[in-house]
Amino acid sequence: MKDIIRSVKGTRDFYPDEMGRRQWLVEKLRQASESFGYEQYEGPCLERIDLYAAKSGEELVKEQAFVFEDRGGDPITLRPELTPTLARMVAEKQNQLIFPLRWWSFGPFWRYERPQKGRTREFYQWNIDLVGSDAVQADAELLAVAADFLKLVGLQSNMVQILVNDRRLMDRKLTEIGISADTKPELLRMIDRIDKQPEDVWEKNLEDLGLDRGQIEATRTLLSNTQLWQESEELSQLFSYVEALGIGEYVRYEPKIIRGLDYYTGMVFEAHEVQGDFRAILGGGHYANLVADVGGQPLPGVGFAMGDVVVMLVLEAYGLLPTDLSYPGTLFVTVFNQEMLIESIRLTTELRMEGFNVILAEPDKLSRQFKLADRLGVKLALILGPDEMANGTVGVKDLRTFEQRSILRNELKSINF
RNA sequence: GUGCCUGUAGCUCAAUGGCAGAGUACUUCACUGUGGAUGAAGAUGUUGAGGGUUCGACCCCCUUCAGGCACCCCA
Repeated sequence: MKDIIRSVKGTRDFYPDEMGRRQWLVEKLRQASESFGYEQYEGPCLERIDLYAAKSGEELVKEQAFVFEDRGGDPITLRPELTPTLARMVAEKQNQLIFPLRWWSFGPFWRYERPQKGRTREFYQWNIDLVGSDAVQADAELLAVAADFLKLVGLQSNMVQILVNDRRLMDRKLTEIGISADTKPELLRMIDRIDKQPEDVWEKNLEDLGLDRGQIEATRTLLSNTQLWQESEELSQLFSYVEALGIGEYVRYEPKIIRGLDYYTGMVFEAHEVQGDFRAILGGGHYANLVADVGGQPLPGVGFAMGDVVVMLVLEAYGLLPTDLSYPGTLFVTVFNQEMLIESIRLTTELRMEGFNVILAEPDKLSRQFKLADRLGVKLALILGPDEMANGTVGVKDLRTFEQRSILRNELKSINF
C-alpha cells in the first residue's frame, strides 16, 4: 500500500465493529463467571522474568515471551500467561484471602510465535480459577462455567464439546503398562500430540522413547478406551456432578487429552469445535500447587484459560457473532438548515440531560443526513424543522420501519425509545 | 525456529510475457422536508516492497515484508 507505517506483526487493530464484538464477548464471559460468584481481578502486563523461570514449561518463556531490559537493566517480560501472576498475587496475601477464592480476569497477553489462524502475538485471554480446593466439585464447577459460557454465546453441544481426562488416571494406567517414571512425562506429551502425527511417525517416536511393541499397543488400546473413566473414582464422581449441573451434553471423556503445561496434576480438559480444524477453544485443569514456585504455602486449585481468537473464529463459522452493535440506543438529530443549527444543538442538550446518547448531524441535505444515520446503524432520527418549531414538536423517525411520528418536544423525555 | 502456498481498486476476484479489468462499495445528479430501489455520469491502482532477466513483466528469477496452512508450542 502507501507509506503507512505498519502495525507490529501478529497484532490486531480493533475497529469499532470488532471492538463491539470483543466487548460483547467480555460481557458473556463476565456473565458466566459472575453467575458462579467469581470476582474480577487483574495483574500487571509487565512482570519480572524470574516469575516465569521455574514455571509453566520452559519454552513458553525462553522462546515465546517478549523479553527486554528496562532502563535499569532488569529483564522484563510482557506476560505470556496469567497463572504465575495469579500465584504471586495469592502468595502475597495468602493469610488475608478467603479460600476457596473464585477469581476471573480478561486482559492482553503476548507470545512471540509465528502468527497463523487462531494464533496471534498479541491476544486476549479469559482466565478463571478456583484456588484453595481439591474437591471434585471444584473441578466440576469449572467445567460448568465453561459450558455455561458456551451456551451463553449460542454454541450448542453439537457444535462444541468439552473433553475431559485425568492425569492421575493416565499415570496409573501407564504404570500398569510398565512405563517408567522417567519416560512418562515425554510419553504424555506424545499422547497429547497423537492426532497431529502420522501413525508410523508416532509409533517410531514411542519406540525411540524405549517402548516395546506390546507397550505401544497397550498405549493405543488405552487411548481408544472411552470407558476408561470408570476406573477413576474422581472422574466417576465428576461426571455425576456434571449431570447435576445440567451440562452433561457438553462434557465427554477423552483419554487423549493431556495438556502441555506441566503443572496440571489431576483433571485436565479442553473445549473443541467438533467438525472444523480449529485449535482448542479453551483449556485448563486441576493443579496441586499454585504458589509453591513463588514462595507461598502449597495451594491446590482448578482453572482454565480461553483466548479471544479461536472462540471468535468458531462463533463466526456458526454465524453466532452479533451484527447489530453500532449505536443501539443512540439518537440521531438532523439539522434542517444552518439557521436551525442552534435550536438543534439545544435539543441535543435537552436529550443528553435526560440520559440519551445523541449524535448531532451537520447542516446538509436531509437526504444525506438520513443516509448517514442509516449507515451508522442508528435506530431513531429526530427532525426539527420550521413546521416542528411552529408546533412545538419533534419528528421522530424509526429508521428500520420508516415510520415517523410527531411528538411534543416537552414530552420527548417520557417517550420510551 | 522449519517446510509449503498466497499477495492485483476500499472489498471479492479476473487478466499467464504484449494498452491493468469486472462485480460491489464510493462520489455526483435525476430527488432543494426524508435513508432500503432504479437510471445516468464520475473517480479509484508505483499489481505488497526492492532488485534482476527481457524489446516488453501482474505473469519468470532473487531478496524482503505481510497473510494462510502444517510442524513446534499453545489460548
